[in-house]
Amino acid sequence: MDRATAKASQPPTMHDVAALAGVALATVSRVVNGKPGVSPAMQARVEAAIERLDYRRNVNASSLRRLDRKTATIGLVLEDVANPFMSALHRAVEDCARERDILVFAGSCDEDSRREQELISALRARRVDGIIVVPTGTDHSYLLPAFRLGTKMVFADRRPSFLDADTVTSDDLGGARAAVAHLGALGHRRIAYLGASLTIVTARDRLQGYTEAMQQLGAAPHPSHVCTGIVTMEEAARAVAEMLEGPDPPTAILSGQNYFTIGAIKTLRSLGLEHRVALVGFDDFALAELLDPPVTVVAHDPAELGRTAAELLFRRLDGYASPSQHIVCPFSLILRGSGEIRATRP
Amino acid sequence: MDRATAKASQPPTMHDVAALAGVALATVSRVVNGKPGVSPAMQARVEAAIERLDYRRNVNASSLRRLDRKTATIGLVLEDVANPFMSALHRAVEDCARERDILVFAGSCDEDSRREQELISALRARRVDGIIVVPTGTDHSYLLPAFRLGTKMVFADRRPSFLDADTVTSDDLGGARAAVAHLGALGHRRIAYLGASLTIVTARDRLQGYTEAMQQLGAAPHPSHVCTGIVTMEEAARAVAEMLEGPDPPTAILSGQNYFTIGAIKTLRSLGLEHRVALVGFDDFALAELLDPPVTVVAHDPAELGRTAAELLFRRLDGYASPSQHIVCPFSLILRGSGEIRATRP
DNA sequence: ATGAAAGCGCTAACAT
DNA sequence: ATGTTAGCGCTTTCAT
Repeated sequence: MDRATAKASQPPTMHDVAALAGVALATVSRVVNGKPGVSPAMQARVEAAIERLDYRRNVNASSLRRLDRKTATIGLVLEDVANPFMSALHRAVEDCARERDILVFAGSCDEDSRREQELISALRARRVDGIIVVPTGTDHSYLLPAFRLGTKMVFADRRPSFLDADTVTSDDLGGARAAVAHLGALGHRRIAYLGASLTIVTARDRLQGYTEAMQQLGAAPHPSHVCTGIVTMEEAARAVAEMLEGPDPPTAILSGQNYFTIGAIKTLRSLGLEHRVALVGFDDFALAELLDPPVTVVAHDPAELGRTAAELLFRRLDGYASPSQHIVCPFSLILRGSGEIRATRP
Repeated sequence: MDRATAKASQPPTMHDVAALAGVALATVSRVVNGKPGVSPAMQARVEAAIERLDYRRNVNASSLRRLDRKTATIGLVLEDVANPFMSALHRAVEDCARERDILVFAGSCDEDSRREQELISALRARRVDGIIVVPTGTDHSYLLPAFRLGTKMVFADRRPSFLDADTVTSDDLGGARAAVAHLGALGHRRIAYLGASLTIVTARDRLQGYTEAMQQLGAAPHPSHVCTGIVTMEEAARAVAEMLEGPDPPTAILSGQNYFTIGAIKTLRSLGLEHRVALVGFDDFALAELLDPPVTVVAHDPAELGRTAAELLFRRLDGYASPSQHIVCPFSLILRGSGEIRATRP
């Protein structure tokens, strides 16, 4: 009784195929890998055996022995696979990977840098060919050894800190500047900013763009109008409520993240101010154009980020060696209504 | 010059660690795997070497030799990783997997059954411990050999065809029945149904629930009110326009999928009918409560589907052997407004 | 408690 | 054109 029929709960090996076809192991390997030098008759016999056994080559064992050591596998480290922005990026990466028969490990960090380290460590242990990371935290120098040991990495959406590596990011600075300038042109000077923790580099960039553009408008931001360190939608909603019910309410709001924008909308509605206070949000979101008023946003294209990062990574895997590249994707200001509300007389 | 320093672009092996620590390979293996029978002094020496080399065990090589053959890896085959329903399911699976230090391969099929086969084949080639599948297509008997060869699979959200396997699904039949009964209680009899291709089992179930409940209402559906085979949001929007502009317009609409619901809303708005024609949608979606009118939905909890499927899969991986289980998760009808519009006099 | 050696499924180099 | 063999990084068994 041979392995193939005896242990029905173990996948067949190349050895089983060779035995069934009555050929040597190497011949099976040649057929499986499409290598030349196999007679049509042999090939047919081997293929029949493969078919009969439902044989599938063990890619892990194969990569162990192959010279290029490739596992045909990459890792994708996101903030959260269920965040629409992140999952759109994920899908773009998957589509690029599929063209090359590469499978994608995906994982979420929730802005927790320890989780990021664990995930990357687990990916390295599985010898992924490369990793695309949306980085969290304030120090990525811990990845230096990994780099030197040949792990290819590309950072997407955000730049890593204390590490020189390929990045594909959005123009956050420019986006914030453009949004503030747009509001300024409509007469707004009391413009509030809602931002995430300043440990996140995009949040810093957006705040800086906001600050610079406010200066340009000759409008020093009121201290109570700059709120950072927000994490949840609810916190954003509360922050907006405090500003609007305070002594010096803003006439416009720039929201630094899609969930914050929703929080702001909820508060504006509950105060009946959605048609009186202007709102521009960072990152586009589904149904933004179906709300009342439709929401004006600074949109970054997550699919473009993902595709560009994947292409860069694959070029690196193909041996492309050059100093780190830093690609910045453009933003677009989508005017839908909420951001075109004019300033009320103070 | 030893490997560890010579080839800076190759990850260190257990052999390198053993050499640096001056111990045998087996001792390093014992330390790495936390096996007993290693003196504290040895252990410290090995750990120091591991630290210095930034060594990470090659899980692929390890699983090759280990008796249980586990790769600590599972596959997740979705309709689309970027679909919010699917990505919520994905996240729940990831959270369960993380507790067990298992990594998740995720992939999208776009309702293409050939793509499903390719993906599952690629996952099997990487010897994943198990696969969670949101199945597509009308015949899954092709998976029988995989089953017999020991690949553990659990089907989520939909049942597979011609295959006896574990499933975790939603109560689509009951959900459709409840939605129609709800609309019927508000006086509606001319209720339209928008559904996906009947090759998708959930679409069949929903249609059947709709049909049964209509019968119960004593209201034979008008042929032009039953539209199936819809794929995109735009098609749904067009279908609704045709119904409403036709000779016998419906007074209420049951939409069989989240994107179709959005399409329906767009048409209703463009015709100014969003407060006159009732709408109930299958699957909840973000911002449904912020639209005007807020959208009533039959909600299934994707996270519950994902968690339940993952738990079932892991139990199978732990050796749990019993006939296939079929878990059905309950729905909830969330009344928000759009579904509570009363029937207009015909 | 530690080491030596066999072998997991496969590819690549070397035979024939 | 086909077969034989060594060895990828690791775990396990057996020996010490």
